[in-house]
Amino acid sequence: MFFPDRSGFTDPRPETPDSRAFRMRLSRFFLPILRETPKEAEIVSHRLMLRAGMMRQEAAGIYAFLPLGLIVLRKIEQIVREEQNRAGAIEMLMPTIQSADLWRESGRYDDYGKEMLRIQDRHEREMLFGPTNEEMITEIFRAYVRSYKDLPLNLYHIQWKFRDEVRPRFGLMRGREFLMKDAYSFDVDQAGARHSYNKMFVAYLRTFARMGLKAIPMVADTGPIGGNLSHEFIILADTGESEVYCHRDYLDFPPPPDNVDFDDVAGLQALVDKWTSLYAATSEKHDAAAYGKLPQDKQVSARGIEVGHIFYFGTKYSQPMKAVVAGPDGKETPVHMGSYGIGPSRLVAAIIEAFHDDAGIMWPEQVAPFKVAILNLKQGDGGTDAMCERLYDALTAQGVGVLYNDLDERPGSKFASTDLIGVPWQILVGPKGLAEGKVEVKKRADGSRDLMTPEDALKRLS
RNA sequence: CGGAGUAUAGCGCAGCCUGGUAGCGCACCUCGUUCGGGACGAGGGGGUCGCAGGUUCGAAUCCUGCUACUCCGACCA
Repeated sequence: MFFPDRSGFTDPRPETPDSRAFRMRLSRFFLPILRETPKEAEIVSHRLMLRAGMMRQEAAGIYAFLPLGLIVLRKIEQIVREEQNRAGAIEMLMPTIQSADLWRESGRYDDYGKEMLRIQDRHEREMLFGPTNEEMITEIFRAYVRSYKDLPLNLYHIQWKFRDEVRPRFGLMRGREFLMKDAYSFDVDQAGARHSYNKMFVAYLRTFARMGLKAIPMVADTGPIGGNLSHEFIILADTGESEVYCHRDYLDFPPPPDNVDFDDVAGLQALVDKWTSLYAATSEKHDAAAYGKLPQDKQVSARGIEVGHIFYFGTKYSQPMKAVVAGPDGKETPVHMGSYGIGPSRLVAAIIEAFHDDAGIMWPEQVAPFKVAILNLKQGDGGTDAMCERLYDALTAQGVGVLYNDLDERPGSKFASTDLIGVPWQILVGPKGLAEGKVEVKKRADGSRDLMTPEDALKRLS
């Protein structure tokens, strides 16, 4: 067996210029905006995703991602990927369909219940659409890894999962098919596993912070995954699904810096200790007495959305599935494992829940499908057309993602649909402004607008 | 899985009670007038009325069965 030296392994794939400077003319895009709200959509993210032409429901809890939705999904995925890589996890890709036999080894084939979608192939072999991959990754691990020298190891993939929820609802927030990043760590002992757990803990703090979210780790139930060390990462949003309680200071904790040393065992532990030192709990785990002891002005009671979940579960799978390594003493012991999930598809909805107003979505720049939208307020006018084209090319050259609304529509409709899809910056190009040699730059987040020269606009949006 | 409800044009809905050749608004197409916060006029296209059976001279409408979807609850990385 040959394993490359992974020391100093950092992100091998920075964001490509392509994805940053992705540009599109609306007249050539596929963006089916709905003017009216589909009646089945109850929560705001579901409504806005349908209206903004991001997705379409194909069956209960199953959605097609339309082009705009896919761009956002990919951006989220890429942030997740970069931070997993930074923390030393290694990407792979496992299939969606798994064999039932694998799940019989761990005993979960019977335990998982009706949430698992069971299917038969043409030979009547029992298969299933994977709701998670502990068994499969354990099978892969045990097939190749024999020695403690090959540890620690953390493998992850970003793949579609299916859980046959009794009652799918809330659009992507609680769908049956969903995209999940799941990482699996392997260590020779509990201390090593704890460090692997801490790496993911810190990577998660960075991941959500990069998306503009305040994510707070909360002690969690381990559910059917099992184990005894587990945190949920909850983001705060007024329309969140569950009640959460926490110490206000969490909201001001800075995220771990770019250069955090993931191999510094004590340093990471200190970071994790800091982020778990204060009170934080979901309603299921809420301890009213402990919460009540916080100073009044430090008590935060809010709505939250779970966007990540990490577990340490020891030898729960390695034991029955015989994933063992030889230690320095030559004795074989089952490896200590953990698993770490983030739902990119759920995050699309969660981010909308956190960032929207009555007019539509307000994407944080890091995950916005485009950074800038150019609105030609008088399509067909020589002056505005030429200025829009110039800005379109210049922004692209600057590496800025841009959507050019070149439709022959009235200004009002362009304002409304651009606000709806939530592009962070809008450049309004109309005859009025051009008469003074100016364009207007509007910030979606606060609605502020500034009249400025095209040169200043390009500078502002670089 | 318990309870409630819905299904008629791409979206939102009316028509059903009281059976008689399927309608409205938005969207779409054409023409004209408009054009800095979802314009106006005229003309036009588009629907096996969820599916199957039954009653009837005749069913979107009445009856039976099925399916899909939504909401409340229980459940839930």
